[in-house]
Amino acid sequence: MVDYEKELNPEQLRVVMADNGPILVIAGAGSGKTRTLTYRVARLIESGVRPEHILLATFTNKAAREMLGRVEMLTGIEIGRLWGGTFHHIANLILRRNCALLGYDSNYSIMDSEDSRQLINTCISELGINAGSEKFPKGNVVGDIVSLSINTEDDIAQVIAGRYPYFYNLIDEINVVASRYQIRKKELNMMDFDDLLFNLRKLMISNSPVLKEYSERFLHVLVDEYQDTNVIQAEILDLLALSHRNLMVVGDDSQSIYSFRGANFANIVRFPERYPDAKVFKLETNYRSTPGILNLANMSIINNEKQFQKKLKAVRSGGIKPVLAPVSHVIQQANFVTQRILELILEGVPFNEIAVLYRAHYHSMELQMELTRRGIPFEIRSGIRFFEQAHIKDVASFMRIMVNPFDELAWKRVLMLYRNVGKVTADRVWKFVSAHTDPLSTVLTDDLLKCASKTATPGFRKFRVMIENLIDLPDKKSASEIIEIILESGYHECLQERYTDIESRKEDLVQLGNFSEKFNSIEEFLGELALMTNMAAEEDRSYLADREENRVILSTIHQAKGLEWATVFMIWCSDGMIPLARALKDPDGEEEERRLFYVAATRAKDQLYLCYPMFNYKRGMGNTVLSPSRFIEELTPSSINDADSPYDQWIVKDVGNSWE
DNA sequence: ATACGATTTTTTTTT
DNA sequence: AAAATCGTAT
Repeated sequence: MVDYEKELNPEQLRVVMADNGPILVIAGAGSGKTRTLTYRVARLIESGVRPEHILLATFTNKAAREMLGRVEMLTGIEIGRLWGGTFHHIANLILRRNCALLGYDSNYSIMDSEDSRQLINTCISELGINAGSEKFPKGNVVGDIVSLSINTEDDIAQVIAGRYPYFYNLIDEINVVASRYQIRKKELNMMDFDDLLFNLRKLMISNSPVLKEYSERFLHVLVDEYQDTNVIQAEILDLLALSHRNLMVVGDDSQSIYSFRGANFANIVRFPERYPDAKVFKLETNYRSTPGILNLANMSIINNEKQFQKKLKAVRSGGIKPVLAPVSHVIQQANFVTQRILELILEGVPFNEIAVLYRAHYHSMELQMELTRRGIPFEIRSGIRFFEQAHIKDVASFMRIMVNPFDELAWKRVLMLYRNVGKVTADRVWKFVSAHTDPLSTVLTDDLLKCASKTATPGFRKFRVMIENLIDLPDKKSASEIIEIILESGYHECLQERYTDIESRKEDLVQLGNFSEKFNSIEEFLGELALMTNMAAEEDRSYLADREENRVILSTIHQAKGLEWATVFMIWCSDGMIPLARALKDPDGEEEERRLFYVAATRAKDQLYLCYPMFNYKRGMGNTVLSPSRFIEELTPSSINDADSPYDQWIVKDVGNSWE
């Protein structure tokens, strides 16, 4: 049995031991939020609740895995049947079984953002909108508008008025594109990320047996990162917890950083209104950071008007003040961070206790070069996601047409891999094969060659070889074996033509195969592929290689949420970078950016370095002068008394150019 | 008309 | 680094 009183503080213990009913936990950064959630699940299971009657909704798959792993360790009870994962994951599980009620086939595919961007672009060109001289937004922009409209429940005109005023005169056309996109998705039997949530809610509202089944099933619904839920997610939770009303939500309004995705921290604020009998708990004791770091974070977040009043109390004492390090330019910034990392290593700090955080992917470019040059091992938790890389999607598309021969997007993708086959030819082939009941076998007929021009014929022959090798595979073949066959049947050649780093891409494909072994079938594997993030793959990779990863972490602030390191560097702390100039266009943008700054600062346990370049070279503009972030300026005390400052300012000497 | 390839531009954050 | 654009070759 777990000794809860010994392992938890009084604040946490109250939450873990609280009776049934709706519960709101306002949990400050570093207050042991995950620990509390984990122990509550453990307590529920120990008190006899069966795991399959518990639902744990988390923000990432990784968070779910970690929490469930810890619950198993604590209780020693197998909890395989416990429902845990992201909203999209849970929606997928329920929709696979019940989507026929909404007119979908149960083998629907999930589109990732690239898929939806391409489909929207197709809709735009099909509608012949580009003919006009007006510049029309690209597929990804229309996609963002549509997505925001669905997730905030504002109509498209409202979203455009608020966030994209320069498209105001195009509202009608955008609406036409949006509705065509919805129709095309349904025709293709595909759901994008938003459909998963939207359809799950629709299913439960419109179908009482389904609602009854799931809401009666879940005796307890627990939610992490509730401040980042949107309206639809909040309603889904209400529905899932409808019968038993044991809904426990945990979050921190100061860490709400996903409004661009429709997250609305009004959910957490209004929770007591929706559940008047809700018990409210606060976790305000911070175990993570030194008082100096907490002081800086608190002084920053206090500038936000829209927030819950809460005061984080430090448990720790001592430590050094956060450091502000102005540097002359980007190269010097990379030099400084690298130099400081080397010194920390000499002091005994392990690589994986050091992180460098930034606002946007491309902010880490120079640093990556410098770290590589000095031989410091690092891991990038951002940038292109593993499952979104071209070679992964290519191979997955071959598998998709085998599983679902009517997957239009997958057909077009694989066809265009061949030489002299472009959009038009691929479309012609798709029209030809999809007119038959068995599209795959039509590839083997000579009629197919009628779709090809002279130049494209060799490519068609190669494609036919590929399909010949894939078409009669026994069902028993594993994904790894199929990937092997795809490589041997011509894809290897294709890699050679296109890329210079073939070996590492082939390695990725082997890992993709390994990863797939965790699933019961290839269908299930492909169905979840779009919901995977690179972190799932990274984790899996290290697990399979069975080696302790010990590397410096480079991450966006968003991806750093919930994590902690002994030393954190925040780079590019200049105004325009954080807050990002673009983000300020939104009326609530500045406060959200300040919350990002707060999240980044509170990741640090012992040392925090804020770094910004004073000059930046921009093409066409020469050297521009950068100011420190307004979030740093506003921390600077009016008196020149150093003791009042929440940070120490360092003067970084120029150590010369790194290429000398 | 179609596909390719050189050139230019452009990057927020994520399921 | 990747995508979009534009001009050229087939």
